[in-house]
Amino acid sequence: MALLSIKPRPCTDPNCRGQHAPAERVALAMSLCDARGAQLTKLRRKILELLWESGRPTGAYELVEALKLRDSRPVGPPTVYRALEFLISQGLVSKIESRNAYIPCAHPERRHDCLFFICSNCGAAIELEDQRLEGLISEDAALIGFRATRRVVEVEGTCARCIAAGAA
Amino acid sequence: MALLSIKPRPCTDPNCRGQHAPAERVALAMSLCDARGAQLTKLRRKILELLWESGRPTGAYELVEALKLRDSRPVGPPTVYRALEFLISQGLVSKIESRNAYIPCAHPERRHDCLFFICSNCGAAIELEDQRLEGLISEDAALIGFRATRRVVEVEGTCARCIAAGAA
DNA sequence: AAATGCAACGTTATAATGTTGCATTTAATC
DNA sequence: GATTAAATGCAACATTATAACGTTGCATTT
Repeated sequence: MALLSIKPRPCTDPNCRGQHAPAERVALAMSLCDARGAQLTKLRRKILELLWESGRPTGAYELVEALKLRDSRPVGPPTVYRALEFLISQGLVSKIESRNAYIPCAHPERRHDCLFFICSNCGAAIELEDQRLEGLISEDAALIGFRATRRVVEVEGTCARCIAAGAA
Repeated sequence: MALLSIKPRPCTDPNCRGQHAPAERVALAMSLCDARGAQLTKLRRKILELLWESGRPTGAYELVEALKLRDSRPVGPPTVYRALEFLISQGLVSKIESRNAYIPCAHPERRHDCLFFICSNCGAAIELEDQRLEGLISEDAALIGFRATRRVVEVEGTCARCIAAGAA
């Protein structure tokens, strides 16, 4: 496929802020799924592309609308939710629980739970990775004998850009 | 009021797991609101009581149902949501974002964001406080110039009791 | 090629969660 | 008691998510 001709480059920078070109990210997703024997179908890929292009956490129904505009063939909510479920299961997308919205994951090649900073002003979300945070949570879990399977860490506030632009 | 005759005792144990009697917690809530000039009305108090009695994160519509059974007068969703909004604003209740459910806060007398461990098996949530975690998040926020206003930390998994009971 | 199996996708309806706007009641203040 | 702000009641609505059932397309077997 054409998109596979773009060389996927796993990013190894733990301080990376996820500034990668959408096309590059989609290509990486394809190569990852290929390696795993998972099917990143046309629809799933399109949804992943839309998420990358959106640049902020996007609701499932926004995706339904976006697909209507983009394609002749409209899709229903269940279809979008199923695609999201797949993308999440592959670590390609995360759900922002505090917003009921979905965001592509900058580093699907690494197995990790992300830390999200979500701007109340502009709606943008910044993804970060912090091993120490995961360690601390594991420690607290151990303290109460809890076996953790998923970590949700979401911080709401104002992003640097909006602070600079004078947004309270 | 009768409930105020129960002496509220702010708990100062940072490792406390929140094992306090519901009545004691409600009494503390009343004294806190009183001191702040906030009105913990009958309805709001009843909802707080229901949350304490429930023992696990409880949905808004479950509260609507519970109030129907408990009282002659049924209340609608907006009423419950508004009461929850008040309780949250006073730090008496937290929303568990990953469940769309609400849980009373064990230590409303301290200003802090909580860390929740939610059991996928039994639905119980354990509230913890970890200053170090808040510190790390602040540090990461500073790194990207983000001004945080709210922290959501929710860990899904299996609680000690369910592990002991043989639940996978 | 016909039959079979299976994963993904489509369609309709509905459940679950949350909000708006306005009328009414309650309760704090004068 | 009159005034006024806050809280509550209520109907309709908006948003998010899933259930239930059916279809399509492709791979494998017969």
